[in-house]
Amino acid sequence: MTTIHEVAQAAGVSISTVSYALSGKRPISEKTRRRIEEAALTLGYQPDAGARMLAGRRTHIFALTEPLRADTHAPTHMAFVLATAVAARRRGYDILLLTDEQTSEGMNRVTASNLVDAILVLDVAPDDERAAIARSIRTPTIFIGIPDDAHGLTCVDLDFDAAGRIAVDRLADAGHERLTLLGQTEVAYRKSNFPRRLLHGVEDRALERGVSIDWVTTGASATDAVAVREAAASALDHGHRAFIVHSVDDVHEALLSVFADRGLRVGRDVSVVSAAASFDTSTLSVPVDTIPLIPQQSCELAVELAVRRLEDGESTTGIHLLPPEYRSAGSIAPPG
Amino acid sequence: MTTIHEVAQAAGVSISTVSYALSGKRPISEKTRRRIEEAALTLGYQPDAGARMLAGRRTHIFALTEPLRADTHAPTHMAFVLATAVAARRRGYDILLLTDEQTSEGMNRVTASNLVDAILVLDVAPDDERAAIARSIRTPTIFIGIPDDAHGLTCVDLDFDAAGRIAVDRLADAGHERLTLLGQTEVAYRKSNFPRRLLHGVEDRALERGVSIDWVTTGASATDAVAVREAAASALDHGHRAFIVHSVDDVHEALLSVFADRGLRVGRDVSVVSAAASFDTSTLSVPVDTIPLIPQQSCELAVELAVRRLEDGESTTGIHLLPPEYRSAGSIAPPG
DNA sequence: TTGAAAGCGATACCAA
DNA sequence: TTGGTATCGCTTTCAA
Repeated sequence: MTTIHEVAQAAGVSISTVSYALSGKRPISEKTRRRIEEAALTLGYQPDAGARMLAGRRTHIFALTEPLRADTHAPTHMAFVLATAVAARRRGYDILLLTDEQTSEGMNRVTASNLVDAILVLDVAPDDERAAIARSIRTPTIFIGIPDDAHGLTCVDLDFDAAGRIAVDRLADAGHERLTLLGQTEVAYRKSNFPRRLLHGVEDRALERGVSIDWVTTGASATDAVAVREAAASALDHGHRAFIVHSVDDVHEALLSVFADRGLRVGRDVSVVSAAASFDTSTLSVPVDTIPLIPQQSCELAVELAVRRLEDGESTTGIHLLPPEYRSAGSIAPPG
Repeated sequence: MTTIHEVAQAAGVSISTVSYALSGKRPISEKTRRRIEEAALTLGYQPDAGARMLAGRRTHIFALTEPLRADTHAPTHMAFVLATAVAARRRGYDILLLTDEQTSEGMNRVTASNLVDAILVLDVAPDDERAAIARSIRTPTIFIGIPDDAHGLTCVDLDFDAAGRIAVDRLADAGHERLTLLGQTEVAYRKSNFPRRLLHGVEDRALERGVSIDWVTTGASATDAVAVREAAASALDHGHRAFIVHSVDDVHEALLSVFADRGLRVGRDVSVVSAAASFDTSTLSVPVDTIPLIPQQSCELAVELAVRRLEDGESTTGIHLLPPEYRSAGSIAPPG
């Protein structure tokens, strides 16, 4: 185990010079810095994590709390975890997992023991109990998602409201007056925050534009594809030709299969926009206009905020919304 | 931030007595111990993580490496991560995530910086590069899964070989002489280790019992359900009435739907065994005999081994196979 | 059964 | 531009 002393000795300097050279926290002459870096490299020096935490009161670890509920969409969730880990690592931070019951107990524990520099909160519920904890602890906490009461918190998320409005705008611009929103599962509208924000944006703008909205909740499992098909069929029978989909890939495919069955061509006979899909929509069997939910963006911003707060002392309190982006794929047509 | 000094003062003892009382590493009189525990509790004392790492040489953190490939089945993967985190936490350890490129770089880094006490390896590939790294570092490493060359490693896994043999036995016992194995995706047989072990067990025992095996690989996505249906239909047309399924829930349902379409009753007209399913098979539309793959079991054993190695100095090298368990649900019938 | 004190290996302050 | 060193909070040996 290489220590800072060995590096100092190899480079012929003091340990404080090594520390400063490696952290860049004070100017070091170019040639001694190079000697030190070389010594550190050849010796495979990595500062001892414990010593660094103790002396520097910085752990270079972020906690990630994720309450893995049964209805959590695993692929989406994994994408967020992965994106967070990658973003954190790029800034020199590791991710410590806090699951389930640990959420509240764990947040307090890692704070009390100075195990982490900041806490990132995933899968935020409207009445999330972690909001209160975040306010009560000194550890900087960043929410990826927005609870109903975000007072005093730092939150990051896609602007689902705006995404909903944009989707309506595009379809209304094309001349559609009756839209169908294939939404998430019913439970998602209670336990999650973003579905209702998208719904709100959709309803809001629909009212402004004078178009009607049919809101249909969907199932998440493959067996529910039947229900989606029925809902779509019914909408078509009622003359609806414009669809906003805010759901998992299976629901998209179920909808597209109904079109195919009826010989309806997307972008010609029917119009579809996929809003805030977290999966790769380019793998859909038919190209569909998309307002993508990019986990990387939210997670990177969250990490960025945590780092700014820690390293620059900047206050980050407030809600940070990422503007949605519209990706056209030719799936919108006039009502015909 | 409560320190050990404050606890010592509150309890009227020295800090070393507090340390020993809380760690239990040396006998403390009942009454002083109680005083100390009470003081620690009321003060909300949690030992400083950094100081503990530095002074002891134990971090109480496990690293978890997971190379999240594109073909990873997210729900299964999440179950393993969750099970590991829960098992670790129960023993007083936290989980640090090591993803992707970090796998090799990360394993070396956490070892060099003494960030973790042990490393748990998930999603093991046949030619896993982490095997070589595990051999080269001093940090105890436990594989959940078995690479082709497991020499010198500690591995934990379900005995897929035995699971395959049991499945064949049950069906052969019922009198079936022609079996169809609906397996995993093709890529899984190359990139993963366990599918081929199950296949091996099935083929092996089939040979011994003198029954024939048809091995069919499946897709994982919903769109591949069609292929599964065709394979099943073809098998039925050839007079096969016995199926072993080693795949995700969608494939199970696709198979069951073919039976339903033909009016074939599971456990009467056709026989089905689900082998090493990682999802909850009780949610299937029809009860099916199961040889479950229980992530909790593997993960708990892995954590248990790591702890034994760390705390008792016990050597754990070798392959630790969990015996499969057969759960009957009446889905096997004679060939009729 | 308990206490005193020597580290553990960094960081960062105070000097030079 | 660099060096010496107090310090972080705990674990553990050595004494009592």
